[in-house]
Amino acid sequence: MPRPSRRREAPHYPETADIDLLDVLHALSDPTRMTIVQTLSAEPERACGTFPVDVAPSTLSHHFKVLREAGLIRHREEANRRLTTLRAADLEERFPGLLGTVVAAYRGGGRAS
Amino acid sequence: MPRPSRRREAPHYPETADIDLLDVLHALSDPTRMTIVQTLSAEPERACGTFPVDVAPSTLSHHFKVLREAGLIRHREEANRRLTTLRAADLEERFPGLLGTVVAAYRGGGRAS
DNA sequence: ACGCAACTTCGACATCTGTCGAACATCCCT
DNA sequence: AGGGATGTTCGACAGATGTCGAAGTTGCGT
Repeated sequence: MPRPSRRREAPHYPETADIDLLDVLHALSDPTRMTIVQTLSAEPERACGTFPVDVAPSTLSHHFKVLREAGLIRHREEANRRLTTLRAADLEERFPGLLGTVVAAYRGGGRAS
Repeated sequence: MPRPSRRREAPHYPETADIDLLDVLHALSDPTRMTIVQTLSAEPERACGTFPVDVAPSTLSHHFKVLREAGLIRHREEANRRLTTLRAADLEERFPGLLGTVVAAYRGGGRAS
């Protein structure tokens, strides 16, 4: 019998206590994902399609998944779009100072000169 | 004419100003390399073969190369062994607070519970 | 109802990465 | 000189990763 199709699989997020540092560092080591996090650190919430990155929608979706599963972001449904937020408080609780330090390091010229 | 063979190719390290944040984060996102950095953060200097990791020598050598090229460590020749040191001061200059925060985060239970 | 907008899921594909064993290069010690 | 210790370099190889296009799902407007 045909199971009622859901919109999408409900994404599963790690609990704050289960956030793994190596996963976080790996998630942040990609330029596209770092840009997403940087943008989010300056703005509380943002729709998926509005980030200043230059990749195909499917690629972007993949990066969101990596960030979600690493515990860096959360998604909230609103109308027919998805709003992305940084799990800043959770990260601060789990790894005090980490996110701020990384964001500042990149903002201050993290790419090689 | 046979060029005088050197012991090894002199490894080239990035200048402090050229250290790339994404390279650093990527280098740190591997458990073996993170262990090396952790060990080094508690001890000033250490021979290559004495790190508490469980991989083949060739694999270890590969990880050292990644860490070197990311700007995280330096090697110093002594007798027939190589001493590894953390570029803590350089990193502090380039990305203030980063190394300390990451080391503390991992020490404090960075792996998922 | 129809079409459009916003994302995700699903292959496919090239590249990168971590791992190892074998072979090589140095240096010390006997 | 010979042998052992210490590391590096060189393939090889399986698995992960970033990227895309095509197709599918859901909700809003017209």
